[in-house]
Amino acid sequence: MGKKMSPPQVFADLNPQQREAVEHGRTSEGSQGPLLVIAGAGSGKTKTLAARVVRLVMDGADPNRILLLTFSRRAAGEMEQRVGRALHQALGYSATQAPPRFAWAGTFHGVGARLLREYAERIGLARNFTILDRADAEDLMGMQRQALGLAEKADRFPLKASCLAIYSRVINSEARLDTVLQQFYPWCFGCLAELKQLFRAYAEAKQQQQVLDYDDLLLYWMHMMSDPALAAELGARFDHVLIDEYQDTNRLQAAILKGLKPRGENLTVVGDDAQAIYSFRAAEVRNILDFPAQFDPPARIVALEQNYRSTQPILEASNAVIALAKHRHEKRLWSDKPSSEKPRLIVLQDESAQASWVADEVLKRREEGLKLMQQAVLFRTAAHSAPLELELTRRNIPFRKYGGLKFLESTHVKDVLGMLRWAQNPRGRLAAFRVSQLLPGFGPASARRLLDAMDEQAADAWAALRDFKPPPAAAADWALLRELMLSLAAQSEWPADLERVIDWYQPHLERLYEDQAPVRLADLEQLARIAQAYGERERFLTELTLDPPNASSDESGVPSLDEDYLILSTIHSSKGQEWNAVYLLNAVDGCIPSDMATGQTEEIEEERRLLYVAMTRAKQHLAIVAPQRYYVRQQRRDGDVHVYATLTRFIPGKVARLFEQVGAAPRAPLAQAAPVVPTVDVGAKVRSLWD
DNA sequence: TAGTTCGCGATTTTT
DNA sequence: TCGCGAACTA
Repeated sequence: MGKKMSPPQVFADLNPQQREAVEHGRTSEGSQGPLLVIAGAGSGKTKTLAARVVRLVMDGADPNRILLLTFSRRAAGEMEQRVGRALHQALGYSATQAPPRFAWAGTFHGVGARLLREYAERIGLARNFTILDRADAEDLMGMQRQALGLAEKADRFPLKASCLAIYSRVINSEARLDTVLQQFYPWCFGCLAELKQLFRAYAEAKQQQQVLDYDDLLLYWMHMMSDPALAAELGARFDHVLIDEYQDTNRLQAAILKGLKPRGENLTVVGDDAQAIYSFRAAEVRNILDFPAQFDPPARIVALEQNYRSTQPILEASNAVIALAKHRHEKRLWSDKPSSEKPRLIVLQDESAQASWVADEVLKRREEGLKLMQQAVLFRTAAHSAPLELELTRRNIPFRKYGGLKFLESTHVKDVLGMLRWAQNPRGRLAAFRVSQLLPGFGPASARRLLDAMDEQAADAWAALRDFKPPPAAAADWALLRELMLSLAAQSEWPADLERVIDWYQPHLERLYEDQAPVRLADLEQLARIAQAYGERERFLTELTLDPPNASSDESGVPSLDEDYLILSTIHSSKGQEWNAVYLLNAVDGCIPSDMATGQTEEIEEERRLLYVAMTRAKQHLAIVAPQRYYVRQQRRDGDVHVYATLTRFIPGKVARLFEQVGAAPRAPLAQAAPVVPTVDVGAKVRSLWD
């Protein structure tokens, strides 16, 4: 280790508040009290957190005993990089030396999965448990729903997706089922008893099959902390605990934290209540608001209010938007970056005008020397970017989309992963149920028979495969599947396992999808490329579930790393990021706020914060676009195709004055609005043939 | 018991 | 439009 201590760059240009956060607890001997950093958008939060970590390490903390939790995988990666770089410099390492590794940096779910695997035996958990992603969890819920006969009830029972959403909220908010139903799903209240029964069956099924869903990763961890001995042991493993985006944690996560550091010693949480946008995942803003008072003496609070990201006019407009929020922590961000350029509010006729306007602007900025990667287009819902994607493809503008469709959820990818999951965990009925039915002639009844046979072989589930009598029609295909499966189960060779599965799957793919097969095969090849980055099968499966890639072959090609590309992102996925130029699509009522978020003021307030988050991503140029008409996808057959929209309610007149208003075109004349009335009813004529 | 077809209904954001 | 479930057919 180089001993030369160059003056650490990370500490050089901290403002007084940032410095306070970095230095907190330094003077006192031994442990330090809890610290809450309220960090406004763009206030140098990541930098401050990184500097604090560097400071801790330089004062002697062991990087392997620092727990660094962030909300998203993306944020985790960035944090690790920032800290690594800063530490590298601060410790005076040579260019060839790798920065110290932080073994315990990641998301709550990711770290939870690792801890659970490590402590599995001690909490009665199988060490080879597999993790269900949401789609898998829904399927498993669906199976129980079916098995209990809830599917064929006369008065309609909630769909599997709703069941899982309800279940998940109960778990994450540590609330009672009846409370959750009353508050969020009043129309399901009548099914209280059945839901309870269903959730019990679901929980039992998971345990029997040795699978955990996302919520279990937190739930088991929390329960692990309720054992005093284990809690003490775990707490002692980490000298320091730092948590980012604390406003988006839920009660379960707060409980875990409380178990790790009951007195808040060496605990730092960072967040901003104005950016709380995950209440649909049972996030509790109260976690951050009530944090200081949980401890005695209460946590120290440091507020970072200088914004280093945006120009003043952008910040003023953002402040005006959030100032209209119902309850909020008083806080006003300021910036010393003057600019004569106001953010722009662009009203256009429809979404296709919006798409071409944005494409034009993006190209114009690039002409001015702004790389595509320095520009981002944000939207509330993944589908909102569809017309723009079309336009970008047409003009050959490369882009990459974050949020929305996941290629892990496509059937063919799930089939292949199902094979691997089954090999990994023979008790996982879901994978086996899915995979076995790929064989022609092998339906649900045979699949169930197979699963039961495997269950009966308590000692070696695979033994059941050898004796199983498949339906005659499937005999030949069955033999192939059986041999492959037994071989995969007996020994894993990575990534060769995946290649073998794809080879086996290819004929099925061609049979099932015919002309679509090549596209889907390309996805599988992509999967194989991803697989190479992992050392072993188990890691691949776990991390893929926790950190799903967002690349899919139906984007306009996956851009290579050195290539320049435009960022398209949902507002949720844009969190913590910043770009020089930001364009926000569909800033109209019905999109923001989403018309899904009707009624309750709390939901509407969250949509307001969402707009705020979007606006504060911009450094120099911000354009908010509002098409007067937008296309409503997935509607009833005879419904209007378009909906007439008004500018989002979060930008009322007096806020709008902070924008430069462009193309405030008069409302489209009514004549254009009226649906075309058919002059000939061809349908009636055709039908009358049969009168 | 398997495979196919048809009609119906839902519809965001993410670990 | 898409996926699911129920009814139908072989």
